Amino acid sequence: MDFKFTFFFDIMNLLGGDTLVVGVLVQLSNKNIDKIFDYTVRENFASKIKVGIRVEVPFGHQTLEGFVLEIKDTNTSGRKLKEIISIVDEDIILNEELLLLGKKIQRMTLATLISCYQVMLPKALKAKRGTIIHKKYDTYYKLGNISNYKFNEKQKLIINLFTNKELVLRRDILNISSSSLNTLVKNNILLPVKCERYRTCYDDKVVPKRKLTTEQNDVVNCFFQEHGFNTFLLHGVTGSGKTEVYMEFIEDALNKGKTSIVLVPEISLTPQMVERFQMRFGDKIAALHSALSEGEKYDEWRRIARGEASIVIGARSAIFAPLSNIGVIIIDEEHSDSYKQDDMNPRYNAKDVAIIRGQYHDCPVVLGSATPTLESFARAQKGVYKLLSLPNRVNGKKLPLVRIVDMNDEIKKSRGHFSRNLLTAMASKLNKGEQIILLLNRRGYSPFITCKNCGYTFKCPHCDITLTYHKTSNTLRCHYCGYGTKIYDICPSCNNKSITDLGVGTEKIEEELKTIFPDKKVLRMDVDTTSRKGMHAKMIKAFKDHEYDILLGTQIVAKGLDFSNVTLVGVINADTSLNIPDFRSSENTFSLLSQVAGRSGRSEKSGEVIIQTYNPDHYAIHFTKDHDYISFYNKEMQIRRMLKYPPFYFICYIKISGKDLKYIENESFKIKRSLDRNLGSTIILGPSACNIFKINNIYRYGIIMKYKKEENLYSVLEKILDHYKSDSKIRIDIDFNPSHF
DNA sequence: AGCACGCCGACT
DNA sequence: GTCGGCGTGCTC
Repeated sequence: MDFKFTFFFDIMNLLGGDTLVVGVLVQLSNKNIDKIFDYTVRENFASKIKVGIRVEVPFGHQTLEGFVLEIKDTNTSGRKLKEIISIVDEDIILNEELLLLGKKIQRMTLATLISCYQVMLPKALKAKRGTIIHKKYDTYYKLGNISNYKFNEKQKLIINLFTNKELVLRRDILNISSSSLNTLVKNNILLPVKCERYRTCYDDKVVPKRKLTTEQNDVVNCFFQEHGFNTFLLHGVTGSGKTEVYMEFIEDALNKGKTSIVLVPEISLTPQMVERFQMRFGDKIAALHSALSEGEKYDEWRRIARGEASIVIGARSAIFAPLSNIGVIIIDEEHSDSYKQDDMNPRYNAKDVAIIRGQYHDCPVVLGSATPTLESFARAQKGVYKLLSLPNRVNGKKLPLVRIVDMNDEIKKSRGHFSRNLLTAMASKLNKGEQIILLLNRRGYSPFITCKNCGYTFKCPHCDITLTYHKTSNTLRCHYCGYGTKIYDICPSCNNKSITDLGVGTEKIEEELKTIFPDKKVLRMDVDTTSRKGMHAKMIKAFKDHEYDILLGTQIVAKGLDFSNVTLVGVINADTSLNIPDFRSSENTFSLLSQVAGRSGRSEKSGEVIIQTYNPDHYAIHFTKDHDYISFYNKEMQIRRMLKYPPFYFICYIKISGKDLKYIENESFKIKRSLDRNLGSTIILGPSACNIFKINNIYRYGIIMKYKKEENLYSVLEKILDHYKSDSKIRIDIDFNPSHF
């Protein structure tokens, strides 16, 4: 009978009757199958079929999930089609805008189309092998009739969690056993509520908005003179009140019944900013927090899609928030390289996506920073972006006084890592009960072990990079693959017993501080101490509450934190980021120093900054002294022009990798020759072994291309990708405008 | 990504 | 004669 059944539909199919046919893109990121496959639809599904929904389809020997991208009423392919198995969820996942956006990102990045759609969605919607996620409805509980009931102690505890009558709480928050829960439910003390997510209970008190300064007002007025899509660059020094200006833009959007997106570099590092938004806009906010589980992110995503949140704040991927009717898109700290996804396909930049969405919604896009990228500032100079400036701090506060200490002289006179200047300043601030932030700049630089006699350094046998010394476990570790080894005290190269640790880690500085200021409390903050969830926020709060006197950390301390009692910022080694082999190292150094300097003197007390360096005359360090972005910009632009770097040239990086060294080497040269033949005006560098040549036994070569205008570029690169798409021995990744190599 | 098909080497 | 190695090619 089964046979009869299928036979009937085959006839229908061949007759080309009014069977519905859909084009499906399956959730499998592979260049070979990154195209639309057609399927027929059973009559009883037909009414539910919409473009953008998820369906389950037979594919080869497996069952896959995919997105409906096309609907047609006849089978024009001339081949027999398979039938859709089921409809995964009835709601549209990819709306018209997101469908269009995915295609544009595909064209920009040359990644697979399916990966472009997957990157826009919460991971919960990405099909895992063979498993299909069902929607999970949590049960929440609401307070019922509590009069005339005698509670025991445990029950009282639970009842007390319900601070108001409307509050609904999820079971895991109640933290009770199922039997005691059942008792309460049976007696109608707690009423189960089936809802997809509980609403966070914010304080009802509305925070009065701060009065804008004249400068802020000018910027706001200038912004409101323009209508429709525009890209603005808000260049505002640290402490100039950019957030307040953002909130004006958002409020205007809200008043017009429109929605907003705010992007921050890393949401867990900006709890203060999220708090301020929540206080002003309450539960209109959806914070796509990195602390949320995948399930919770999915809940928030659906809440946004249903139109229940009108302001979305989050990191890079929040740019894809399924909002409709967007009124403004804000990208805070636009210089941050976190907006570029560079570890995975599609290698997109959230700033580009913001501009595409801004055009679609005909709304403004605002890029804000104290130290804009050269690319953005150059565009503002050319008038492509509209420049808005906040050159002064709010309430007439001065930017901190910056002193630069030449460590070339100092190192002979002082022991340890602190100059006399910095030590004196620290002692004076600590005596007054003020707090200090110390930045240990160790970008691309970690504590490592070396032989004093022959200079031997320990490298990872799999990755060819210097192993990092971990004092706590007394081991050497590879930061790329995780390889670890016990520490030796005899040099394997010269057999001498002269192994020492070089390079400074926060741990070492912390020890030094303990001997210099034994009665002061030091809070160490780096990747090791903040990796545990929620640790970072706790540490910030503890420092804010003055449980510590000195905050010592890496890059992490430079991020937009606002501590009113901090009056001194010390940079222990400004140079390390200058020495990394990257054409943006000056820009990154200037930006980092400016950002961290901006942490000082943010309230009544005036601030001070001391920067220790071996290159006091380097312009990236020199210009931080007067907070002189423009001079830095002009100087750096000269260099970029000379060396043909962005913003004068675009860069495209091709990474070629594989296990067979000889093979990828040969193919790399073939690719280079093919590029040379087909691209006239492009400068092609390489192929050369990547900085980290070998990771996990996979060898990597890189080709760098610099171009101004190259019409054929995309088609030539597509041909190369196409040529190798079925070659499992080689992997080719293309990164347009890479943030680093 | 899976999985079948297919064409060559060492074994019950 | 057969089991099984993994290169190649296809999936509506």
